[in-house]
Amino acid sequence: MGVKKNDNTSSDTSFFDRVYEVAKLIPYGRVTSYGAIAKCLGAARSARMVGWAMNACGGRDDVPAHRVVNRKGILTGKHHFQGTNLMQQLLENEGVEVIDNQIQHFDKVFWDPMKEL
DNA sequence: ATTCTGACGTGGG
DNA sequence: CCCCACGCCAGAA
Repeated sequence: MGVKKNDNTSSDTSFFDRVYEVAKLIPYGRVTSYGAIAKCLGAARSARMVGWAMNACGGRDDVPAHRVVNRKGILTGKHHFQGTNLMQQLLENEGVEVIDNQIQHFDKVFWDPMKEL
């Protein structure tokens, strides 16, 4: 008995994987903020880690990181994408207006993972 | 073990 | 809205 197969730091999945799960739930044409995801995970104070998790997602097509912005609705992470304006292009492609890295009608396209779930 | 960083958030002025 | 400063936590060297 007491056979520990894994140490499981805190949960089955790592913090990163959890962020990906929520990010994948973001509907088309919607955006959310890092803090919103962090809160949904129960780590409201780890909003930064959410962004970091996205950084590790480099290469994962399942994680629409382009739909995640900061609380101001600014594409803070666009610099981490390939092109210079790839993130903006992706958002506009979904019907989200983006001007100068700032999402227009941010309150309308905002999607709260906690509220919707 | 320590140190630094980082795609954030919040509060005060 | 802007600017400044602090907190926050997980991962990499």
